[in-house]
Amino acid sequence: MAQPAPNNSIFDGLNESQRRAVTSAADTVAILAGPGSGKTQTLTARVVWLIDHVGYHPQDIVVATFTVKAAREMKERIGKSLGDGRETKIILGTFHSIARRYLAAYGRLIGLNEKFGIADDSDSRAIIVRICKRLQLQVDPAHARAWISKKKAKGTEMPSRVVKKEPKKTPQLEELETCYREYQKHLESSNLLDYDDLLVRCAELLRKFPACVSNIQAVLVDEYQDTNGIQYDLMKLFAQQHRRITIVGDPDQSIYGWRSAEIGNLWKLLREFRATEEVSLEQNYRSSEFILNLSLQVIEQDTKRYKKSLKPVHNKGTRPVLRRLISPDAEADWIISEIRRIIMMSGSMITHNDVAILIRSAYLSRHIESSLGKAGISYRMVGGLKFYERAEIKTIIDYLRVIHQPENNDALARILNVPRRGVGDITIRGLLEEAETSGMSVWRRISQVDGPNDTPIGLVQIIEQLLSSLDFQRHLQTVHPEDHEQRWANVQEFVALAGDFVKELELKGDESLPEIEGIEQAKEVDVLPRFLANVALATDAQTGDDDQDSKPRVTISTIHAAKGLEWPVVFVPAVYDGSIPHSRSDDIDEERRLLYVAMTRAQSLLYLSYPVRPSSEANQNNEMSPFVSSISRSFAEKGPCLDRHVMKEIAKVLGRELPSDEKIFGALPPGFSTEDNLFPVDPEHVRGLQWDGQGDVFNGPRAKRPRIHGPGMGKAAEEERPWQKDYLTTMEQASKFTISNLPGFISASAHQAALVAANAAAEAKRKEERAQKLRLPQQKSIMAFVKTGSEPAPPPAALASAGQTAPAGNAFSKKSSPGFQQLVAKQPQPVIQPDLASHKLGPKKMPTRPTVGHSTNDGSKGKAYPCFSSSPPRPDSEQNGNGISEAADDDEDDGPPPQPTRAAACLHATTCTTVPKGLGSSVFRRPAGLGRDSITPIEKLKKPFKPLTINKPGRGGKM
DNA sequence: TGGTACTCTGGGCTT
DNA sequence: CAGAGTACCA
Repeated sequence: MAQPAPNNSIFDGLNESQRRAVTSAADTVAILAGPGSGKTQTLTARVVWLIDHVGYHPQDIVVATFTVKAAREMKERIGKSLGDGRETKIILGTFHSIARRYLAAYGRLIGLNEKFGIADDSDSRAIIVRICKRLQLQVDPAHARAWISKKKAKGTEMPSRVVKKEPKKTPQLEELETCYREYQKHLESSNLLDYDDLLVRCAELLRKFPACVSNIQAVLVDEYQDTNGIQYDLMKLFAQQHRRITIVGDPDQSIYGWRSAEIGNLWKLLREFRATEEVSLEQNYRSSEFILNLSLQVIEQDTKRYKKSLKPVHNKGTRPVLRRLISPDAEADWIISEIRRIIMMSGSMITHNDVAILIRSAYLSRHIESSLGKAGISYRMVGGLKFYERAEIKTIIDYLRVIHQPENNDALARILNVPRRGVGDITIRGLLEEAETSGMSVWRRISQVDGPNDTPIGLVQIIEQLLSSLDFQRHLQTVHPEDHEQRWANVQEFVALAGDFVKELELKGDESLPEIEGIEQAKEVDVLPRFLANVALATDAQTGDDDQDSKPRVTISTIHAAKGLEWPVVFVPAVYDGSIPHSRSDDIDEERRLLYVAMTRAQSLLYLSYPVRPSSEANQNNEMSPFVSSISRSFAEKGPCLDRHVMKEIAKVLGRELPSDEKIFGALPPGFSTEDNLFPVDPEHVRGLQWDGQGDVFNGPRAKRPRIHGPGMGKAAEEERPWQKDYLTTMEQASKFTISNLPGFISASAHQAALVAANAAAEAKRKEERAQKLRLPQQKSIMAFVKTGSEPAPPPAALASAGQTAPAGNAFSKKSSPGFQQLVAKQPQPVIQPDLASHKLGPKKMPTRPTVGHSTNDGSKGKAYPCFSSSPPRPDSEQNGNGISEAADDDEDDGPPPQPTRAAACLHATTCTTVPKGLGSSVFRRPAGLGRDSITPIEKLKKPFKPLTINKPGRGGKM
């Protein structure tokens, strides 16, 4: 990483072993790359070499990475080297996203419904919890989930182990298997694949239909030590035509064993591919010698480890620190004081951007965040709560998922009562149970709504329509009175994100798989499913790259999310037994590697620390992590002296210029402590002193700690100022999407679904209102409604045709969910079971309020329940001479379409080359601070998102 | 009494 | 932020 990037020649700046790895003519190449050895650069160069020198077509190369971030970075780098945009043809992404692409294109070959959705973690968990409850299984759902995932991740090509283990059938095992079966059944009926399924099914596909990958010349895998069994299978399957594989990895950095990563995959590869050329990259370009040596001392405690060394190219540097503090709060305060000292003593050669605080568990950030906040230091949080996991965003996503897949009971269940509709958990659970036992989707039970006609619509419009029909802003205001502005801003950011996604889709075009003769590909036309897939697969770990124009920020990150990154200054707090190694960990070696990874992120200054007590008033003690206790004497017990000599060495490692002494010392405020002496080195000895958990004990009770203002932070950044949000979380960092393709509109059917869903929501709301106002006895709950179907004053017309197949010509007959499902599936399925058809759910009384989404259209002809039908899938072209249908036909160039509708013709790729009207700035309400005009969408995505200012009127938008 | 809404607490890393 | 437990409503 520290090496200069090659511009002209890919060989520039490569050392000998790197060059050997890049240009190896062996079919299989295993590159063992220690931390900071330039592995990404090497892999990138090899890809370029394969294309430019060997002559493979970009579209015949698969590059699989482990994280979205790595994929993005790799693509960028390859793009820079190739310089002509060919990198977009490379099949490059995470294993999961590549698998998804293949399944979307060829899934039907193995009987997969192409409209499959992706079950994320919470989905899986919820499903399994319900199964366990329903079947009264004794197993712990979390355990069951892990067990199932492991089973899937194992892969199929391990006959030796698999065969051996089976025979023992404990009752517990049986329960697990039952759970597994039920779980798969549920996923299938919801047309969902979980993360593991993506890999498993893709492997199945490639095994049965090798032709899909017959074009593949070479397969390259990054972070190979993190691959699990199924990914190993997948790698081989991708390469089955020519068996050319390049892997890069470092067994010492394998930290995903809990996710079934198998270090053994390396030996497996070497065994299976005898002619593999092995190349070790041992030169470390990142860290000072001291840091490397101590890191090695940690990792070498693992006796089973494959021995390899790290050769420093940099100077010795300063001794890493192992600091003991009295409490977590003191630890946080000490970190801050040390950050200040470093910045001041470097004359701002080092800024906040150069500092990372790497934590074992996300919740450890609490103390640190609040201390940073109090000190007025801005920071970004990586790997914490993700954007898509925020409640308000999740809700919208769940709505979108229901729109895409009405049969997704889980998503539906989560939104049924959000915004509040007076439907409680019990009811929802009841519905789910019923659905599960009867195998029928909840949607069918509760939905029969008036949907307007088939009006195509863009992704953004769908979301906006949802927002307005749900009155989402008000919902936020009532449910989260304190921070609804922030949440609403998040929602708007989400809208902007969706818009950017659509735009990028148009701009970048094609990430589709290369055509292969003889096999037909399903083209992904709809935006919505891909948007959702992106959301599900995006982890959005944010890199430490400094955003130029925003102010310098300290990075707080989990160690896992920090892999592959580096910082001049690294703090690793909470290095105590129970945190590292984590108390719940079952693999102590992996915990050690985790610490090793954390330590090797540091270039110049490395600080470990731990609080000797879990909190200020606790009386039990934390024990120092066993990983460092035996070598604790190799650490310094407090921060190094940062004199000119030391700083110069640091400057050399970082390749920076150190300001003059005059400058540095001139900027020091009076009373500034140039040493790390504000906190006692042995905190337990001052226990008798009055310790308030905050201040400085070392210089006597209540001694005033000299406060320093960070340079460049203006003058008095005093600690008394009201705390205000001055940090970024990963999520706020707009995600960068990996997959893009094709036209900017979702299909008519999806749109249809949108409206239906929105209407369902509105309907449910009305129900609630009615329930509250009328308090009809039968309607205590939605349950009564659903179960009995009794409803006040059902319009006869509605009842009459409910569940009946309407004549095709009557597009405006009523819709019931079976018909709706057919529409969504776009293929005739015999979904209407006779008993269901006769099962009449009471239509709702139509309120006076206009139907969602068709205020501008009169197609409903004033009928209260205009579109209640179970008509078969409608052909793409409308058949009835209704005004709206015309619009749906071919008027792409017409004047502004009636908002918010959009012509169905937009489905055609050719019509989507222009930015759709309606996606213009008027639609985007970007939160303040997010760059607007001058930046390209992609760049924009990289900009941190700044929250709205508090005073901004919360109701700027629509209601 | 059945059902919904509210308060509290406790956390493992992530595709 | 979810799950459990409690308070409040018909």
